[in-house]
Amino acid sequence: MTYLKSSQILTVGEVAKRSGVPVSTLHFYETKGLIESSRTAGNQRRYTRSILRRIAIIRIAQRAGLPLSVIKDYLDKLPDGPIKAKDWRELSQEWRVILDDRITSLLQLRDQMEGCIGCGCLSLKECPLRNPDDFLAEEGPGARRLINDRNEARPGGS
Amino acid sequence: MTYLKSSQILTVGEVAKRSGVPVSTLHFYETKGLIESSRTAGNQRRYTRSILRRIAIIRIAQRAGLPLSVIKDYLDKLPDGPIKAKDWRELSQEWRVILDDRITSLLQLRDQMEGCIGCGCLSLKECPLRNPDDFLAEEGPGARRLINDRNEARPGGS
DNA sequence: CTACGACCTCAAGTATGGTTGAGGTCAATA
DNA sequence: TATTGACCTCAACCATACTTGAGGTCGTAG
Repeated sequence: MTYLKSSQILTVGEVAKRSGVPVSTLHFYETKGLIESSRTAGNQRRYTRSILRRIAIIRIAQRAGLPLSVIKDYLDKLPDGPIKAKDWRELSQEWRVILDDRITSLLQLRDQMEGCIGCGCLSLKECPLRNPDDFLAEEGPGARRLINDRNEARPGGS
Repeated sequence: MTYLKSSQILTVGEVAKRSGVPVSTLHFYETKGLIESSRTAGNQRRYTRSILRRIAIIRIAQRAGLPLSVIKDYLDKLPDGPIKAKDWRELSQEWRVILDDRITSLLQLRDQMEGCIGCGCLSLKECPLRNPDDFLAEEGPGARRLINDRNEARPGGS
């Protein structure tokens, strides 16, 4: 049994150690439907090595700013079983677009702050930092914007 | 009174409209010590126009990824009263560094994903996406890393 | 076969950043 | 002066992403 366990079948503790993700988080991901496990007769979780890649991919997506709910949606579209290289390539291409958007908006913020060192952020109407999207009227009730790009593109999270 | 109110002294509703931040959020910021208000005899909040800049600066910091607690710490270091152009210049320089870090790590992630399209994220030991900082051993218990850069540098939230 | 570490579930707690609602007061206008 | 929208406080709630703890079981080494 030992040879089996150490080479192909992983306990939750082993997955935690190898992935760097705490056991509690693995439990949590399972309740959220991000990962699955088979169970022993005694109800303990058992994983194949492919779980490690899945977890790595989840963490990468989090770094890119995707909330778990969105990550789940992407993973749910994939065929069952281990994630294949091809699937990962496609995922990473889609996520790159999101990541690019995030980077772009941060670069824009940086440029605006740069420019704002001159303006001192004095001008309500002219400062691009105060009027990020140009079309946002100063009046107008519903004119709030999301800062939290977690929605669909981020999660403050990261 | 009306001329006063419309030009120099702002009610919370007016601040909300002009800043684009909901009244509930202004209350919330006040409980967190990020903004202050004077009160009328009837206990209603009144602001001077300088509150608008302060709020703008808070929102910019949030875009840059700073959690409110950190933003508060920065603002607390400033002298009382309206934020001056000079203070804002100094703040923005400090925040730019943080912003640059965030951008850098996202660019790095993007590059790694790029490279990983080739590797298919197959290699546990070689893939930089799976070993983000090079020195993280695969074993080793405490080797978890923060994904959430909200701490001190971000907050996903964002 | 017993001990002990690893595992199990489920509920509750933490932190961030707000929003919502109840119950009641203010203030400007008609 | 009466009305009515704007404001007030305080408690509770929402979502995200986990962690912690209680109470109890599994499984493997000795």
